[in-house]
Amino acid sequence: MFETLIPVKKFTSSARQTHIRDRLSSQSGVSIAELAREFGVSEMTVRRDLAVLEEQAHVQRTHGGAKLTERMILEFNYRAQREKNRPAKQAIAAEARKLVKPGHRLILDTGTTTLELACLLADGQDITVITPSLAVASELQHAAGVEVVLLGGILRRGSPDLTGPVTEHSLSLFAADLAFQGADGIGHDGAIYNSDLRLAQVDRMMRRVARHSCVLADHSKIGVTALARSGTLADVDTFITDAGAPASALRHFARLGPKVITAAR
Amino acid sequence: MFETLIPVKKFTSSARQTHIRDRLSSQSGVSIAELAREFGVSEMTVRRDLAVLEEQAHVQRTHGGAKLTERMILEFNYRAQREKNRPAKQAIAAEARKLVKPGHRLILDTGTTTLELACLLADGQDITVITPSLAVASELQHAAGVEVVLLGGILRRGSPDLTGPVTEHSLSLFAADLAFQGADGIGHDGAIYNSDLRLAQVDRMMRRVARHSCVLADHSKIGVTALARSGTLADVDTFITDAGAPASALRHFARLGPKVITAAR
DNA sequence: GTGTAAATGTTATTTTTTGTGCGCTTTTCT
DNA sequence: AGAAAAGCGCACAAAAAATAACATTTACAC
Repeated sequence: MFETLIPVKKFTSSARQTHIRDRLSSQSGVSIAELAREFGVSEMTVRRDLAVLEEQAHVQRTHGGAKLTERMILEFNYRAQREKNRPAKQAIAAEARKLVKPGHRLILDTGTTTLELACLLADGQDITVITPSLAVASELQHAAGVEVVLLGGILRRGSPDLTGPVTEHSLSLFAADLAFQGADGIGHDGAIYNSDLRLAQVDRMMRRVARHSCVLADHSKIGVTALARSGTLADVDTFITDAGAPASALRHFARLGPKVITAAR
Repeated sequence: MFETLIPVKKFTSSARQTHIRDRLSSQSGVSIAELAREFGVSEMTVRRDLAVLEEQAHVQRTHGGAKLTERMILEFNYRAQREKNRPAKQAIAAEARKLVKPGHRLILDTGTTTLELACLLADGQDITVITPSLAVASELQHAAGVEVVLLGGILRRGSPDLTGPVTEHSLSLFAADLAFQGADGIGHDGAIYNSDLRLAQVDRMMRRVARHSCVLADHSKIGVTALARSGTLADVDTFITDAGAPASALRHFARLGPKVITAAR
């Protein structure tokens, strides 16, 4: 009660940090000015403390204070990845959206580009989305016109998606109109790369059960290789990328077979 | 009560935003004028706050105010549900935790009591958890010693869990040591009730594939019936409830076959 | 003590937030 | 339907806070 009046007590930085956490467990938010007064230190010091706590994901900083990191009941997010090249991904997703008609059964792969597509599908009519991605599922769980079928499987630690034999087996129970896949890299030769072997396996299966398959990849993925090759662009029907992709590569890809769509910036 | 007269307290923008949401969880709508007065800020500022909350899909703006989105209503309901009788549920979960040994393969049903158990399993060693619940999966997705297998299936709108033929089919691929189930009601005759038919069906399958089955239900569920009967306590091996349960009912349940455990308060 | 490194404070600069005026749209009242 | 009122949101200026760079103090080993 009187800390603000008698700031004699000396706190080490870690003592302050634990105190801030205690404070937040009983209070919904704290202000920097308040904490600085209470500890008898400068606001800069409090900011540094909060930066440490934020680093440890204990608190979330706000302007002028901090609050506990709020955990939603269902949180499967990738924040950092999702921001990278986001406008390009959104443009690609918008092109992909045009391919979807009411009544379609879709397969949506894991990935940030397909997640953008999921957002655009939220207002869809009578669409069924089959996916191994928990992020896609949670994005669409409240969409009125979309039925979400989640494939079973092993949850990869830290990645909100399912892989493994169960996923492949579940997938084999379905037949879809259209499969949308992301990729971690597209080789100059048109090879489709994935950074996870099990994901590559699931991707191959997706193309098998879908009548029409579509790969989405922004230009930064072109010329990049990764661990596992799930196939080549010759195996897919449509390839969508953004305006940053080199024209020569696109001409080459088109010769392999797929229809190549370039999303306007 | 006197916030409008003495707006001394300073709110950071995010504190205002959380406050607005909390307000909306108990009230169906708020007006901008009201909020501006309460916080001692201009209406423009409140509008900006609402714009942020709308961006996050937390509220839906109306003329002169805002209301919660359906999504957030569900989120708050879920939280409220989880808080109900929480100490009892945690005590029950703690008893259930004792049955789990390293190396076990578990099935965890949907429900708030089993969700509490999931929290306690986070520090487990070499445990496999098979579940149709996205909440359980979300809770355990970063647990180092736990492998999470999510069953496939149809995502029920508004409920973070999977049901349907695919779920049952996926389940049939497994064999588990121990299944933990919740219940929406336990009849005086020992019948196990569920409020959803498809869930009841999944529950029956769970008992079939697990060597040992365990039902968790706090005392408020005893004597309650619901839509679908998934079986009776005679079909399960262990029943765990809390100290609030009437001794006479427990004696009766024990006669049906299961080992009855009462968690200390 | 002295030297060194870590922690804290200070200041200038940049970024974010907030309030106000004003034209425009939506709602409400008659 | 038409007019008045209420609400909306843009643009700009002012205020508050965050950040980065630098100065100072403190802690601690030797």
